[in-house]
Amino acid sequence: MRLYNSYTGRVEPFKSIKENEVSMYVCGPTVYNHAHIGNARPIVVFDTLKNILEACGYRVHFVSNYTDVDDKIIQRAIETHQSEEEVTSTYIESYEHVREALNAQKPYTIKVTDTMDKIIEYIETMVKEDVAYVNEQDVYFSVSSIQDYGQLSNQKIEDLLSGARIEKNEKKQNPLDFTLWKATDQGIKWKSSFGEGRPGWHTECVVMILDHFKGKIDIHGGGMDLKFPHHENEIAQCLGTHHHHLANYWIHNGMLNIDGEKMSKSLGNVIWAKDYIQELGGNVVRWLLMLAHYRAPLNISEMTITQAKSEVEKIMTVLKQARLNLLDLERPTAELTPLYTSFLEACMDDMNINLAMSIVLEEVKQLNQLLRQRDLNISDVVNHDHTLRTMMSILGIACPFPHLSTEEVELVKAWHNAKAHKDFEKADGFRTQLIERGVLT
RNA sequence: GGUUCCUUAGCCAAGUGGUAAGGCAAUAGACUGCAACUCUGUGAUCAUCGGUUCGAAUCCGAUAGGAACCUCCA
Repeated sequence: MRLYNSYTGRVEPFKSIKENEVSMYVCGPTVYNHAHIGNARPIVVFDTLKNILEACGYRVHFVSNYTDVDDKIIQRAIETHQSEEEVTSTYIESYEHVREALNAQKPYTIKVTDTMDKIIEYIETMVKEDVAYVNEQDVYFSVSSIQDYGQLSNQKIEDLLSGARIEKNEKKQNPLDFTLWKATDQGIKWKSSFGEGRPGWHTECVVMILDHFKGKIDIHGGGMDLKFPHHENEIAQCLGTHHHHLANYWIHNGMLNIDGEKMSKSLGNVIWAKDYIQELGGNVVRWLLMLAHYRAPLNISEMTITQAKSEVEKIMTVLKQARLNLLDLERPTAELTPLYTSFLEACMDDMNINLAMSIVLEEVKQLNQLLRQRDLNISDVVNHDHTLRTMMSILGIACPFPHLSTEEVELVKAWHNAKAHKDFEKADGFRTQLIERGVLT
């Protein structure tokens, strides 16, 4: 497996800390609203990465979080006259519906509210270690206390300082210092030795990772926009307390555009993931999200939606056709075809999913050609069918081997039979029934 | 202003020094009782200019255009 590491800026061979095991953490959503289609991209990217690693024989420990403490959540709670907990539970549920619809396996998830004791404890440790300081009731991380702040985003401290838009905050010793704890008078708050307040959002991920994995992890993922400052600050905190970079591989997915434009409320082009899923189905949405390399920007347009629909439909069709030829085999044993090797190699090359998809389509073509032959080689069909299904399971496209009832099997046979005897009226009747049952398209 | 990245046919894209995969859309055929499905054929010299090289989409430089981050954001 080779992966692009944002930290070094290079594609590197992947080597896990523990043999045959991978620890992976991905920054989860701030649950103040439904997931938009852009939020769905990391779900797909990192679920696919997990599938690929598993196909390579690794056991993957995948952890993610819900940020359920945030100003936007408090804002939302006030606006809708709900408690913060009511707001977050609604959107956590909504997010999980999206994840499920996209055929992504749920990672082990952690909520900030359930980790508060450890977060407070960790902030106290940072103060003790002198990498953070208290000013009145707020706590800040001191960027100058560690060496080489800005390594991940490759920013020099001077350049960051000269950036025009750094806001002035009198309480900070250095404008780049970031908030670890802030006293609040509004919304949900917790007690700590610094006073009542709530944590800044850069600390939670570090605490969850160190607490769950007890040390450095293999892969830390998230959106490109989290690279700075969020991930940079995670690294800074971990350097300050544990003297390592928290993760060996930093993986970032690219952003998403709609018709060439960035999604934003002001442009009015925000698309909720759930709406796309309802309209197109989870499989098509997932395929659509894989149409561009995970690090590249992905543009969604009418054309790309059409492409995704056509390709997914083509795959589903051939699998149904194959199924009709495997009537008497409920659970056929099968071997993978040589294309599988190419497929997996593409996946392992920094997730070259687009190349992998083209191999899928080649497999589809081969299976189609096979199915058109007069003398069907059943074991070939079984093997190609199995290979295609295996590829799809790695890509996270759901296509279960459909179970046909005895009745349905008889119907198919009757349909074939009627056609063979050129009794087309009867055959059409059977066909209609089979279409109604979803056996045929 | 700083950092990073991108530019391959109408669209999505593979390709990392040896004369451009695949798919979508379009179009022409074949198959078929009909329909659907499927299969086959048809298109680009790789933003522009210059350099390195026997040879470049692939390396270097410049130009043009575009994007992301530096601020909450996947």
